[in-house]
Amino acid sequence: MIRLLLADDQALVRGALSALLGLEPDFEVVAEVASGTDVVPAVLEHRPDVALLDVEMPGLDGISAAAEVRRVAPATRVLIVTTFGRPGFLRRAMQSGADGFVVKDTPAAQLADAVRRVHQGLRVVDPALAMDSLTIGDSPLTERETDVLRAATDGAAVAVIAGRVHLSPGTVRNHLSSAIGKTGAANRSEAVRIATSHGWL
Amino acid sequence: MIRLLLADDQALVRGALSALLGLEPDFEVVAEVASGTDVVPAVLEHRPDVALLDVEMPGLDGISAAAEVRRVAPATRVLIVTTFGRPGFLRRAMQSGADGFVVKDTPAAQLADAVRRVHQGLRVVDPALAMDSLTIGDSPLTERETDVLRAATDGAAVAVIAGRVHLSPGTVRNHLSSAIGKTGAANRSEAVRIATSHGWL
DNA sequence: TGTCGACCATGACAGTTGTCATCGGATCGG
DNA sequence: CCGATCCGATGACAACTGTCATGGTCGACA
Repeated sequence: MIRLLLADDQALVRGALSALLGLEPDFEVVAEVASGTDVVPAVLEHRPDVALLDVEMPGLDGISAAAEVRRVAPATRVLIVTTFGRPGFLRRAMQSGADGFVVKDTPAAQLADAVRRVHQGLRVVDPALAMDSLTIGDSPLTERETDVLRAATDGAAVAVIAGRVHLSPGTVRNHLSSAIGKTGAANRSEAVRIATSHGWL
Repeated sequence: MIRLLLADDQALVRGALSALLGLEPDFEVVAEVASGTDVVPAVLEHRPDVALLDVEMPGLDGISAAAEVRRVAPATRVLIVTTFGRPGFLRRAMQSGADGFVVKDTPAAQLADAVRRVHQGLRVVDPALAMDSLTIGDSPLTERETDVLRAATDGAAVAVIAGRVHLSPGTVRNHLSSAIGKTGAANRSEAVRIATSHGWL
């Protein structure tokens, strides 16, 4: 019997996944949580064999939660299940100690297989996504450039961003200019778009 | 027996919902499709009692698909199931002839009830979302302002937008300025953000 | 018929943004 | 120790953006 924990902020999806996996005779869903911060307590209480974590969650995101699970309960395997197949997500997930990475585009029939493989100690990764991760590579942005670009995601003006990251407006413009250059964008918002789609933010 | 059609571009979610609803003794999932353009043919072939449509789909979006279903198969009830509870989505969905509107945050246990109510001819709407829809109101943007703002979502420069909508750069700037004023934004990207979150694009 | 609003366009203006050169300090590896 | 890199900052310049005034066309409506 493989004991499962599900973490997804959308209750409907969480319940539906529970129903789907509950159909398998060798699976048992022992816990369901809606936020990243609830993952570790639930893991400690129920000691699941495999934790299925969504990346997009309030509080702690799935990747950070994976690292925490790895730390407090090494016996629990972690399978990341996410909407967006961003190369940077895959990279960070694997570095955080996740055992598998599945996008929500994959056929439902393959999820159970992925869970079983992860449970057996194998790594599960979408081959196409792994290729993307290799071709796109790691983020070229420095730490501060990333900070500034993240503070610019909502289209705020330079002065506002400067206040958020506690920097001079001129410095902010320099970092933005550098980020625009590195992403190959023509524009601040385009740079944000590119960096986000690569999972660099 | 209530015959169901499921439309969602994410295979995993689609399959999971199918499993969830398949647990109900009075439900039968007769068709699953992954794109909006596949909805009408599937409805004509399988004649479901209720169609569950996601809004975010490639090809035709769920709301437009709802209108098509209404046209070609009035006996089929339409329940919109979406990730984002944008007030504008709800408004447009109801105007397109949808019978219900459910966000993916709602508990899984309530979905079956929603389906049954819609099947009985009742309307199903999240009360909180209905309130938002009333307080936020309809889009204040004119048709052309909407076009221009939609062409500006990716952060393109005025010249590029002008090319896309076949207008003079000056005119584009005027429409943008007007849209910025109406949305109460300080900024083009903020205007895009606000309009999107309200479902005006 | 006159009025109104949406639409397209131009020109002018101030403010913002992106780029570049340049400086100083900190840190790290060879 | 030296070079490389990141960090923060400033000033200057060109380009872009947001706003406003103005003017014209068109269709809806009283």
